[in-house]
Order: sequence, then structure tokens, then C-alpha cells
Amino acid sequence: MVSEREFLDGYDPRDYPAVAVTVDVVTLTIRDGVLHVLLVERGEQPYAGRLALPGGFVREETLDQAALRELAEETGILPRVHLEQLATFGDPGRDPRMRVVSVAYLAFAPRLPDPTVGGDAAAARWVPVDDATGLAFDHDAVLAAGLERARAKLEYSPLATAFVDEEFTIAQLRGVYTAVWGEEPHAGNFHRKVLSVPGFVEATGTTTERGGERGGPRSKLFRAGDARILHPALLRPTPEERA
Amino acid sequence: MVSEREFLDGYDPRDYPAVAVTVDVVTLTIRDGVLHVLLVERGEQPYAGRLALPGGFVREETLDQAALRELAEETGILPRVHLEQLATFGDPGRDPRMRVVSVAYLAFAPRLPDPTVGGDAAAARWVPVDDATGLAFDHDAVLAAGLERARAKLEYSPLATAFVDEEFTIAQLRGVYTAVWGEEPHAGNFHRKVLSVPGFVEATGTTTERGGERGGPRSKLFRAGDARILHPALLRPTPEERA
DNA sequence: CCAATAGTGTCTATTAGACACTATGAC
DNA sequence: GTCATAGTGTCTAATAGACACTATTGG
Repeated sequence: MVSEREFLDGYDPRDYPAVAVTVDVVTLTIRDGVLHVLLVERGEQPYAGRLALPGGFVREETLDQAALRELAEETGILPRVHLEQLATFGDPGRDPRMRVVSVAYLAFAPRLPDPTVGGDAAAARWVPVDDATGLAFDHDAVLAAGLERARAKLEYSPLATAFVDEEFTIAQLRGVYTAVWGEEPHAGNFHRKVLSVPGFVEATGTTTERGGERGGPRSKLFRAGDARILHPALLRPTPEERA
Repeated sequence: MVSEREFLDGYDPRDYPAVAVTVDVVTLTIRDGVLHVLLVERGEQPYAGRLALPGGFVREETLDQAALRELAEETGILPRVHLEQLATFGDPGRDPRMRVVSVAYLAFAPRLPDPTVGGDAAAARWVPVDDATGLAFDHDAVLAAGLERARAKLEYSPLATAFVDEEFTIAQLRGVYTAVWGEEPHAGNFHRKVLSVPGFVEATGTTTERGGERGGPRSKLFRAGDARILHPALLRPTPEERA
């Protein structure tokens, strides 16, 4: 933290200009097997008409609360959303109006209704992550950081269960990995692996009402287990940069 | 980021009071086989006499530059230091004087000279992490986050090489894992494992001048390799919480 | 029947880890 | 010589992944 000496004596408004602190939220969900991110369309300068991550000023609240509030304002009530701090972006000039330090958050949510409620929601929409380029400010970099975090966390945390409904099939869980990693794990091996990791999923004892669209047996249904880390982990087929 | 509407119309000083942005740095090193953290003694209220992480205001610079600058002010020139952003702490009330949002950084350094140069260095010193409790502000939590990050990163990144000199023996590298994890990996298996991970270390072709203090063969010397991630990873003996 | 999918069986290559062993060199 | 340590050999259990196969069910 700031030292007393600097705080009392060294303070010079020219060295320490007014700083605004905001939160931006990278909210990911899966729709029709494709990973989407929640974006809002900017109405005014700068970056008018461009898409941006939803966000806003931090008020008299914790940073976590600020992120949750912003998310709720954009999407209405959010059940079972997982939210975690991602990273903080504060380069001078990232906002042309003033110095803005933005604490980015990452949210994972099961399939959500289209955002039509409250706040800036009129302009909010889900965009496939592959189409989410040319965002306002440095939000391309923020999104990229969020995606890389999400891909990495699928490996060693049971986070995939945050993308599906409360009860889900192994195939739906596999669909999460396919959408986020962009690569489909081998169905049979994935099935056995998921069941073998302690605490990842637990059986409900029930099955789906019907088989697949074009036939097939009914799937057993599962709930998220109580594990907070996966051990052993489900490693990505292609292990790439994780710095 | 902040929406234009809120920025122009919704701004209310009572909602968005003045915020100070600082960086705090968790600097870790190993001295005599024990993990130490760099702390400064506070001279004034609040928390006068208590130990705290070094840090200070962010100026007209990037957050990374601010962290590097603070670290240099505390310790003098820092060769080969690894620095990465850790997390941001911004609870209201974490500083009793005003709203302070602090971006915490994590630094790893090889054995350093005692900090005696410039800045607040007169009061700076290395403290074994086990003794670093009761810190000022919320710095206990910041330090804990830094330690957990360090422990996790040893598994899948070649970060251990940031704690040793440019040329090092496998035993010295093992000492890093022992100090950070608090548990000694099996010497023989560790040796073979380190050499088998592509890009972790590369042989220099030279050996130490002498064997150990109480005898033993000379060790081969190694340099850090070019890998940025370890694959396969070196897993901790006891896989615990990683959220 | 046919196609698609859930779930299981089985085999192989790789790896972690336990343990043992040899060689070196300071004292 | 003694003893701690560097480095290697070897065996076993666990695991990832390839592949094959059976069972189920919608069309």
C-alpha cells in the first residue's frame, strides 16, 4: 500500500492526477454450442457505435459487488453465475477522456435469456467470441485475457458445470469443453474421465426423457459435485501458452 | 468500461468519491533455504510500527511500470526480476483515510543484497514468510494470495529459475521447490523429471568448482531454458485448493 | 431397419513415484 | 575411511488416449 510519507508529504496533484476506477465484465455463455460474450453497443463518443464490454464506475461497495451490480443491470437477475476477478488494466491513454483504471471480471453463466432488462440493456447482446473483435478501448485485450483464463480453468476446476443447467448430461458437459477449447474431446474417454475425477459430478439417478434428436439411448443426468479443483486435471489436447 | 451515459450524465461525486490507485508489491526471494518477503516498517499512523508491503501511488505510467518503479525504489537496481500482476484489492475501508484501490504485483528475485538503497529502503527488510503476519491494511490477504500464486506457478511454469542465479545446479532448483512448497521433492525423481521437461533447463557443460560442504561429487550447471510453460507439469505432492 | 449416440472394455504408451544403487570428493 | 550428495537404473501403479464394441432409441 501507499507509504505514509508519500501519502502526506509526497503528494503532488501533477504526479497523481484524478483517476477513475471502473469494473468491466467479460460474461461468457454457450448458445447453440458456440461460446458467446455479452457486449453493449456504445451510443456516443469515443468509440460510438462500437461494441464494448459492459461496465461502470465503482461506488461505495467492494469491487466484487460492483461487478455483480453491473452484470445485474445489464442482464436482469442472474441465477447461479460464477464471478471472479480477472486482471486490472490501467495504461494511460486507454480511455482518451481521463485516466481510467479498470478492474476486469470474468463471469460464467448457463444459457441466459436475451438481455432486455434495465440499465443499458437495450443495447446489450450476445456475440460469438470469434466475431467479437474491434471492441472499444482495450477491450479486445480484456476479452482475450478472459478467454485464456476460461480455457485454462476448464482444465483444473469444475467450472464447466457453471455453463450448464443444474442437471446435465455428460454430453452437455462435453459440449462446454468443445465450445471453449474449440476442439472436441473423445466422447468415450471424456465420459470415463469425468466420472473418475472425485467430486466433479454426482449422479442424480434419473435420465433424460428422450434420447437424442436423431435417436440414441437416454442419458443419465448429473449434478455438479463439491470438488473445487479437479484432480487429476482434464488437460487440453494441445497444451499451449499459459505463461 | 464506463458507458458514455454514466460518464456524462450519471456522474455524481457522492456516488463516485475520490479514489486513489496504488500498487503494492509482494517480492519473494529465498535466503538460506527459507522463503522471504520484502516488507517495510511503517513510521506513521495508521498502522505505525507495523510491517507492510512496499507500494505507492500510480503516476503517469502503466501499472507494470509503477510496480517496477516502487520495487526499484525499495531495493535499488533489480536484475532479472520477474514481475506479474497478482490481483486488485479495493474494499471500502481497507485504508481508513480514503478509498484506496490497490493493484498488487508479485515479484520473484534471486538472492538479493539487503535493501539499503534509496526510497524508503532504510526501513525495508526481508522477513521469512512464516513470520510475516499482522501486516498493515489488508496486506496479510495480499501476501497470502501471492504465496498461493507462487506455489501454483512452480507447477506449470519455469518460474523457479527466477529464484536462482543465472547458472544453477539441479539441487539449487530443488531447494526453490522445497522452500516454496514447504516439502522436499524426492531428489532422484526430481532430477530426472526436470531434465525430461522440454525447455525447462539447458546444460552449460560446466560443473561446480567443488562438491558439497561435506563432500560429494561436483554438480553439473544449468541455465534456464526457453520454455514458458512446463509440460508435463511438476505437480505438488499434496494437491490442495487452487480455486 | 438405419443412424446416431450413451456408455463400457481393452490395449498401449507415458508418467509419477518408490526404492536401490554407483560414483564422487570434502573432511 | 566416512559420509553426504549427484546422478542413474529399475520396477510398479496410475493415467491418457486410441480403438472397438454393445445397447438403446428416434425416425
